[in-house]
Amino acid sequence: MAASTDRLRRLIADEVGECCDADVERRLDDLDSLAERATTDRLDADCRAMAALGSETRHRIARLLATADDALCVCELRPLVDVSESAVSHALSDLVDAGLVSRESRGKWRYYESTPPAQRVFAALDATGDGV
Amino acid sequence: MAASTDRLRRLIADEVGECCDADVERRLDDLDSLAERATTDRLDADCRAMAALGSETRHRIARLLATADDALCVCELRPLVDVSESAVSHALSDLVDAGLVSRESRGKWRYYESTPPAQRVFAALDATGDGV
DNA sequence: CAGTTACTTGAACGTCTCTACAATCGTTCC
DNA sequence: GGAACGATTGTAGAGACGTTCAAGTAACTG
Repeated sequence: MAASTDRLRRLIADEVGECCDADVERRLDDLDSLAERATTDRLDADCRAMAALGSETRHRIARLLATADDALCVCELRPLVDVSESAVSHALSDLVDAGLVSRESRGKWRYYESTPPAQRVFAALDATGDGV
Repeated sequence: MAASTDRLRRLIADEVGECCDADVERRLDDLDSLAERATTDRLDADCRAMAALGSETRHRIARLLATADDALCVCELRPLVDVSESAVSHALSDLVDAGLVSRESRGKWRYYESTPPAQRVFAALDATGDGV
């Protein structure tokens, strides 16, 4: 605690020119407030979603589904990504778990479709301006 | 090729009730077109950005910076995430590489700030409706 | 110029991930 | 019921990842 506030004190002194105890207190309060505002009850879920889109195979599949007008099944997806059918299935399961893709069984086939959250994320990535 | 088109043929037959060569051709064209539309020259960059937000430490830091009104330095960030200063620095470097955070040196300190792409992604995650 | 400070970088190490293979499940058709 | 079929699941091995420790760099200070 002492060490960290020392450093903060020096930082404030460097920024403002001087620093009293009240300045340190105020900054600590600011940081507390920031930490609170930045806290989400979906942190874990968001992390899993982002991690799911962090592997190229899953990312490609998720984008294919987000781009497709209708649901696709594994046998249509597999030729579009260069991995085994098993890998596609694993990837799809991960995407479903992450809430980025929904699954629907129809007879022998299982159709996969993009979810609104996934659409929003891709829209954010595609937003023009600065690129990512 | 033969095997995969066989399967596609059966899929179409199952969907439509029957299936001729032309149907298979058409579906293959559809899939080609989809693959083309889903292709982005930023796939790698997008993947790296998503992967960067897939680790809890980096995700927390990125969100803190996205939430903060102004730039923060390592010594302010470190107490807010429960890892070593070195880990914070590694995380920040990764986020900078991913284009989600920008770095600015000012004297002894280095200030980090959220970039517009990061803001957009977090906005997408926060969009009300279905959650992620 | 030596010392302090703020941060970064490299290496190491345990853990987690991604893929393919094989086995399995659930559905349909005969 | 058994065979065919589409897809999933378990597993294992190679590789990537995230953290810490230790050493290093760059900027200021006396």
